[in-house]
Amino acid sequence: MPELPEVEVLARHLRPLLRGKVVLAADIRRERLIRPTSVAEFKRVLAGSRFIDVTRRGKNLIFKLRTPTRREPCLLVGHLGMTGRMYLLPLQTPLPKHTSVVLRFQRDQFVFEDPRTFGRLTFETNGLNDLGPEPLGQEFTAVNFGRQLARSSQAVKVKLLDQTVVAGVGNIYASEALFRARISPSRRSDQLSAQEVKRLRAAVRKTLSRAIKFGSKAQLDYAGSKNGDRLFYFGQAPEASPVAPERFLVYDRAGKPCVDCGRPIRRIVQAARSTFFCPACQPSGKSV
DNA sequence: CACCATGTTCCTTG
DNA sequence: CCAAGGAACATGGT
Repeated sequence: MPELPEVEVLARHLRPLLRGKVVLAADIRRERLIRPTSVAEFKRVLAGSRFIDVTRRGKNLIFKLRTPTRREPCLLVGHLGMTGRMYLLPLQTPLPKHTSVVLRFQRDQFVFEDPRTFGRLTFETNGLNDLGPEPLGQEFTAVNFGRQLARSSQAVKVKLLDQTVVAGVGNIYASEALFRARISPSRRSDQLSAQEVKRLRAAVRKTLSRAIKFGSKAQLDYAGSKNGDRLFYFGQAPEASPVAPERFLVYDRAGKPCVDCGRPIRRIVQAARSTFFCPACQPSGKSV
């Protein structure tokens, strides 16, 4: 479930649940996820550590820990990859098939489940330095954004996925933001006008903040056996009321009518990923 | 069986 | 060294 809004909502969910808890034991079931840290090192640092806080940077979860051996808090970085989930379960509960890591506390346990194992859990924090500005933060200015976009001739949709340009936008919200900005995903990143850059910046912020608001209000069931929508997690999806009436404006809506003009939404492939847009509302202009 | 999937990283080519 | 494109990673859903 991993773009910025989902990770943000998850961080808010986990924060009060993890704060103050002490790790009694770490069970590493799939070593791939904790690379490049070694299993021994990983367990050694975690044993006896206490969770102080849970925050987010881009699509990363940041767990702040106080370890018995060190004075300074140490950071554990989690990434959900494509299919990662994190939640707490009562002790004794049977663990799901693709459980990758379990941290046992006195009264319950933290589970990191990840079928595709594209996720990560590591003490390596250097990667965070390469991330671009937080889209909802102060550093994400139109000037800064425009400067980044001007450095590339790639399609603007592809640049939105570049985590060094802005941190946290993924494949779904990239299409959503471009539709909201009325900019074609195929436009060359370095050919956007200053006005379009401003519009796109505003659209990115609006798209992400609305998704966070949506996820905050939804009834989520992180530990549920159902996949929900595989993005946020819904306790139940009552047939009567669709899970998310206007969840996405264009994403995964190929062939369906544009919410604005009624013409069919199109799907194209850019950098081997699907992009959805309305050809009428997002005219191509000078494109890649 | 075929194709698709929310993400990143590594390899190749220019 | 950089930019860009593509495959790879491992598994499940439709």
